[in-house]
Amino acid sequence: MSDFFNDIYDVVLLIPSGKVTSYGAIANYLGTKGSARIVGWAMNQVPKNSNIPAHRVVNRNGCLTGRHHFNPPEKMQQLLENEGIKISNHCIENFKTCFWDPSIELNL
DNA sequence: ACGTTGACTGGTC
DNA sequence: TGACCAGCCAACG
Repeated sequence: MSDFFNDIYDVVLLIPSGKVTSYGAIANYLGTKGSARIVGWAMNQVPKNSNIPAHRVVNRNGCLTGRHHFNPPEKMQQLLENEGIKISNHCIENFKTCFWDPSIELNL
């Protein structure tokens, strides 16, 4: 487990309920802008027993691209809707509204 | 050690 | 508007 993953998990855990962020935002917060793919890998490698809200992490379009990695996949959208986030066609409607940028919110 | 893939992003065509 | 390329890092065969 690289420190990178640890940092990613830490940031994801800091995402407040009802908010979402993007892979690029996390990567940017960690200082590795081009490493957005690593964030996706981290989500894929996230332990099931962990309380990491991976459902709050979406791509830059606000689409639930990683929903297929959930169990069941529809659970991701369900969780987001449960937090007050509007989902349409597996994409966040008010993505810009509920977007949570760690590099800004954490005032880094 | 090397090549491929992956829940990405930004830019160009 | 949709498709493709390059960049980035880590894991896997």
